[in-house]
Amino acid sequence: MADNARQNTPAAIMRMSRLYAPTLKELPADAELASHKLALRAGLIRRSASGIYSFLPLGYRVIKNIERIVREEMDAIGCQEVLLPVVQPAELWQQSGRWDDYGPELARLADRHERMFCLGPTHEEIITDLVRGEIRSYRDLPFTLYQLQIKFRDEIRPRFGLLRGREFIMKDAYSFHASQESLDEHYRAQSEAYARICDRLSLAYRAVDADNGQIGGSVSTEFLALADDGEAELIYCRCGYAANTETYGDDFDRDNLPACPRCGAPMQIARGIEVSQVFQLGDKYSRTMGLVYQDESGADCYPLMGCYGVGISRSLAAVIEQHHDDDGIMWPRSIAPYQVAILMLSEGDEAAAFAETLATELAACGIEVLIDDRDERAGVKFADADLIGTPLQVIVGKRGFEAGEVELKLRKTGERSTATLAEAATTVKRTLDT
RNA sequence: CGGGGAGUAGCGCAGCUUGGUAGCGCAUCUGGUUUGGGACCAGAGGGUCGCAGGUUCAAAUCCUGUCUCCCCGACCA
Repeated sequence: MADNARQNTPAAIMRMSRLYAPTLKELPADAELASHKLALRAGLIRRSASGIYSFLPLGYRVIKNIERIVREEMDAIGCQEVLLPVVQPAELWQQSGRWDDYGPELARLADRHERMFCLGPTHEEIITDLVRGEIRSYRDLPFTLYQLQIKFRDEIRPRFGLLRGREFIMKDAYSFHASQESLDEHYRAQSEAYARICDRLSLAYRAVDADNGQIGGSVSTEFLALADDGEAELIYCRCGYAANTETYGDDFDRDNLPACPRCGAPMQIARGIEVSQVFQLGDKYSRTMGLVYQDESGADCYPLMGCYGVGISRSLAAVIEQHHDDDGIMWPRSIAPYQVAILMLSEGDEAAAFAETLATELAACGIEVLIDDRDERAGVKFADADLIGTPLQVIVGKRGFEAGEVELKLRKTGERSTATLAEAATTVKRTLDT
């Protein structure tokens, strides 16, 4: 599908000898969850303060790949990308009432003139302010704007690395409508896009009924990536019904779960990571902030709004939770930092020269190649390749070279195969396409 | 905010009870031997022991304060 677009233009080759990816042999003491440990060990991220992380080259490549998928899906349903400010004036938050409602999670600051601002935890106020200056007529509606942006929420207790940070990357989209039907239609389109995003990230997920919480509004659906260590708990049925147990409402007996409200079958419980959520906001923000348009009769009306968020950095962590083993990460090809790792097991001989040639040939086809040209023992290269988790490893050693072949290893299954030197490049390409 | 744990070399840790010249493994640097699953030998460099104050002839160690990080809880996406 669209991920093959990654192969259309020539890619640069990255050499492990020059890659800034400080891998850790020992387990970081501060980390508990697999995604946190591995993101640290594989050199994806480093902590700067509690809940605040830097992304290193490998981690940021994954982030950009997730963002690319999200952009493609947003653009495909007619959304337009913008970039809104991180630092937001207090007055807008006072207008919506959230300056007081949001509490200490809203990080506030004063500028040199002692004018108050906050670090955006979300952007309803900013977008509503932006739009109210521009739209006049029902003819201007509907439309949807989105951005990829860093959010800051001063969490009570940041934890689990990227899963609950204070600073995190999020895609947030805001839609504006003249009718409930129009909002419903776009809400559905967003939900479908979110399902496709989960699929393209190779996330096993469930869409569940959810609370609107701090954001406000009435209708909301969360997309939970299934994970035993997830913070959210869901109750679900094989018929497709699912709800966050927080919103399911009535207390229920965990040893004797209630019947599905939709089909009557027995339900089950699972845990998950909330990677994205869609909301119908109604006129909460347009009304409090005075966003109006004129309808066909010339009457002032409040647009109905929806907002739609994808936790980008959280999705990265969720993918690791679902795709790893004891040796490291097993990236799905759609977001892997590199698609192929060429393990050069010898130096300065024909085998090494062949590895270089193969890397060049693959890169020319647009395949992102990481070549391990370091002066390290084979074991170190195998271990790092497994840790970093490129989907395909090509092992080029003297042993195989003299027999006229290279070895291919799929990270996900551990499956190994060989290819002749002449067919190495085409075999790699074919393997990546399947 | 309540409860628990921890800050000693880049990373992971010991030392603290019973004060007396700062230690181990990994990593790094040099030389040599190795070379398909995190090599080996020899040598070297690297630390205001989180910070501040106190006790003492003497503090990583004892006392007080403070900052930071992690875990559990409440809360939240």
